[in-house]
Amino acid sequence: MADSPHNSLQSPLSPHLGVRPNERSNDTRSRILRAAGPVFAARGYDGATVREICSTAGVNIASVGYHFGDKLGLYRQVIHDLRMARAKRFPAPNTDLEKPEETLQALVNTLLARIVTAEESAWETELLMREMQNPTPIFESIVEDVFRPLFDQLTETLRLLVHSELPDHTLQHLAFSTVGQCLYYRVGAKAIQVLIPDQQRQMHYDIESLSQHITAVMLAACNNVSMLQQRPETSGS
Amino acid sequence: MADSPHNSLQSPLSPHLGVRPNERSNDTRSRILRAAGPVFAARGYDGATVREICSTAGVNIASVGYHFGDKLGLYRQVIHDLRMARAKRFPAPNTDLEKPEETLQALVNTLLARIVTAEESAWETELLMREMQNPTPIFESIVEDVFRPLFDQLTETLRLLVHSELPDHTLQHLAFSTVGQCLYYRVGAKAIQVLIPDQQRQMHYDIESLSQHITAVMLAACNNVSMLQQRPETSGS
DNA sequence: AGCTGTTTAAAACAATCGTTTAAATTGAGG
DNA sequence: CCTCAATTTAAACGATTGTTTTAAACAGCT
Repeated sequence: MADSPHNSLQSPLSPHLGVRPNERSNDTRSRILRAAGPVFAARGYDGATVREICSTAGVNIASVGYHFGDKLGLYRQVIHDLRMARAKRFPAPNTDLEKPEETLQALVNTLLARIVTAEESAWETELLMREMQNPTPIFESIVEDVFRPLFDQLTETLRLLVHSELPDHTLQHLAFSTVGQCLYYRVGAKAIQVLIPDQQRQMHYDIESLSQHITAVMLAACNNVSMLQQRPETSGS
Repeated sequence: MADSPHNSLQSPLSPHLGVRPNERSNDTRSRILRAAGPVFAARGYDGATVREICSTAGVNIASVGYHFGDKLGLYRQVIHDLRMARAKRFPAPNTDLEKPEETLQALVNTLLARIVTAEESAWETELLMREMQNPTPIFESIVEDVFRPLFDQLTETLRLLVHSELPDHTLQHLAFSTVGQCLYYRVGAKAIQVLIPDQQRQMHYDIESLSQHITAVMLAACNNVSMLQQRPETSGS
């Protein structure tokens, strides 16, 4: 009997083989992984079919069972590889600058670049978005590894920007305001496509313009901290 | 032969029957409609099964084919009823006030109330969110009827708030910033649940606090319009 | 070559989907 | 009671899903 080789999560970089790691390997396993990402992103985990993945990969249907155990095993590996690739492609900007304004600008830029990129790797963001709405068992670890670091960095940067002391939850609200504005250009993309005419959209909705706008909004909010303080309910008592 | 009675979209209010319209009718058609909404919201259009809908409704599987033609016909009717119900429950605040600050506050409040409500009708928002990520053929009409009016009202309110003249696209960006901040507390809700401890979340993440914060951010941005102007690229030419 | 463990191929599996069919039931009018 | 149309029922249909099975092809070794 041939044991299946799907022990655990495995890096796609075969460290000691002759083929250069950056070169796209062409064995069955790699071809499945390359095909699975976009299909999972386009159809969702449930909607994606093993048959379509294997068809676009040009391999047999039984291969996914052999290499990854089952559909969920393949999905786990796709997410695993995705996180590795993202960490290398979008390194978090360092925060040790003395100019928090520039750190904020860089963070917003990174966030938007990750989110609204129309590159070949657009399926990665689509997949993460689907995880947020339809969490699979992997969701929590994704949040801790991907979202938490950026969220913490954002909160600390904002703490430097407001010159007075603010309670933690207000800084968190500010961080969510920043993330929310960025994320909307992905979440609401299909709605924006209906609301804003094509021509206008192509002129003013590039990453550069959007990140500049969002940064300006947040800087304005930070400079007016007085408005952010909860006004105590002025009830008659 | 018994012709199927699924001519076109039909209002759930039977205008001339003895039963009071507000009273929940108990015929097969109504029971299917009441059961379908939450199921569609929880599983998505594709994920929802006619069998589960009919099972929770306590009716036969063939009933949906008889009363609505097919699954999509049922979905259309669910969306139709949803829009009617929302229009009555969340009337858009009137904008003829002379105090645009209060209009903005009211708009944000309405938006957040629609979005993060945990009421019995939470499935309605869930369904609209799913339409934004996985649009069905009905999506465009939803945007025009539901999103466009609120978006226009928001843009005009912001135009009154910035005291100088700004180009249209900047006002649109401001409107999207507002909507984006609100929407994030739904889109990112599952992520927030992981990022923020339960206790802190229950204290500072009610509709009141959030809408006050978002309104403050946007007012600060409007009062600092100078930062919103695109700084022309200071290239040498 | 010949053997052995690994990988792929094609087909079949049971389960579940949306939809359809044909008979049973209901209820009102004659 | 009979008739007839509207509605509900139970069963089945064909299609598609994830997964498994069985045999064939391949690669590495002595």
